[in-house]
Amino acid sequence: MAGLASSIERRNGVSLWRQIADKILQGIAGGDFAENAALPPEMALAERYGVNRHTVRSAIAALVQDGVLRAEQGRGTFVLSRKRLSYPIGARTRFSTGLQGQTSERHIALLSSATEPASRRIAEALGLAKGAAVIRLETRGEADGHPVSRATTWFDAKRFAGIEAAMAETGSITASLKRFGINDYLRQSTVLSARHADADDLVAMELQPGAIVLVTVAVNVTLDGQPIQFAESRFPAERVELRLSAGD
Amino acid sequence: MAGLASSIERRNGVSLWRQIADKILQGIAGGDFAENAALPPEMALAERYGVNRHTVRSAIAALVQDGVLRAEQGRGTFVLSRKRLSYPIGARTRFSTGLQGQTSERHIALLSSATEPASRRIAEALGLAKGAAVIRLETRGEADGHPVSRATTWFDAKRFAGIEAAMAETGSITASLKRFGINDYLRQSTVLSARHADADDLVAMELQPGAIVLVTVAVNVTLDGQPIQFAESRFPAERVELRLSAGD
DNA sequence: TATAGTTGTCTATATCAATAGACAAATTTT
DNA sequence: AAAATTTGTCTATTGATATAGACAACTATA
Repeated sequence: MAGLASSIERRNGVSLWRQIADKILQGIAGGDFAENAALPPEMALAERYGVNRHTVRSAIAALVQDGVLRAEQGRGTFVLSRKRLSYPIGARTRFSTGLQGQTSERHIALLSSATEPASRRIAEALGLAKGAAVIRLETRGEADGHPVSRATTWFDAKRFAGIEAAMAETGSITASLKRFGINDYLRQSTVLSARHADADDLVAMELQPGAIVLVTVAVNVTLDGQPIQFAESRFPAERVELRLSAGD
Repeated sequence: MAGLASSIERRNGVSLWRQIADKILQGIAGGDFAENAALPPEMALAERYGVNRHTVRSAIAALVQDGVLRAEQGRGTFVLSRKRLSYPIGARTRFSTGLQGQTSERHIALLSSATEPASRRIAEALGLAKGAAVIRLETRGEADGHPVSRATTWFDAKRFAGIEAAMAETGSITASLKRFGINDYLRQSTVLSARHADADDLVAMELQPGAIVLVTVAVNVTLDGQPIQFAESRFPAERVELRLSAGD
């Protein structure tokens, strides 16, 4: 699709080798190369992008370092295919249910938790007074042992006292909320954006520096419209795409 | 929110000045700086990010060039605030309807059109045979004279012969489809991803090199489920966020 | 008016990024 | 076995990136 013959920009603060590495990743995710297929030779890539062979080699070296490619002297450079997860989002989306069939194992790991006063934004979203105590959870979503998301979520500390323990134990938001008498909930709103991953997310999701993350900011509510959870989730764009179902 | 004290990565192919420029943009979009507010002095920013003052100056120079900031010798550097558009997407979203109240003028400009054989992906999405003729439209969405999106859309050439003329004339997909007897349609599926903007999109949307775009790939269908349109849209992440309504 | 704070400009230096060319090492093809 | 193809390594050169320090120009404040 887009980016067939799309070229490379110079002098923009992003090095050529990184741009080319991004293009190769994009190609892999977009299905330009089959599983275990050989990349075009370095000279061919250099010609295609109008750069020196050594620049292409820098890009490939970075991807080899990240475990995306494997280079073999005399034979070629091969794709270690990691296809992108397609993550459904909608009113009833849960972390684990949507990924059925795509992965064999998934859960949410609790990285840290804290109780803090609510900022104005969070207080408004949760229907609390500004400065009211809220519990903040820092979590990482994992599928088949690979990190696929990083989230920061806030709950009313009074109503959900001890939810961090439930999360650590069950590895599931849905299961944790059940302990507080909430058997079903809906996504009231979701706002989507994208940016470069910050240093913390790079570490938590084992990303290459400069990686792009999709960001969702969502409010979950009970069936009668009571807000219970405010969450900002980050998904690495190279590993995950978000899918909106029609009538969800 | 995220990225309060988040630091800067070195030797990753993205120059420090661009990373800092991105952070400042993020801060503006995230509301860290009020309208027309002064940025912290260069020395303060240099300390915060652990870089030399000249590096901060490079970042600021790029943003001044892009019209995001205004620097005044002896006084400070000021934000020329451009708040982000919130773009709703859902089953019934139309380009113009969703932005009501946020902008005064919006339309879609037709940049170019072509008739070509359908790739496998597009043929499948539109329910055509591979290689069947399809019309490709390259369009740009504009709000208040500013480009806010760039899209590539495909239609069955047989059924929608001449739709490029209708688009050029009406500046609206919805109005154009009306001429072919389609008064209503739904978004069957939407897939979201993010990447760096390619060279063409940089020019078309007047973006700074290295900008991030949100990408949606959607199939629109008639009310009885017949696919009529396949579209890939790109939104600059610095100007646009995507909003999912609950029951849409 | 004097002082402090801020942006603008200049010189200098070290490292990274990119280009260029040559050849070695390994593999596949002829 | 020989030739062609492809990745790996080396040297060298140029321009962009980043750091460092000094001082000028301008603004606001004491």
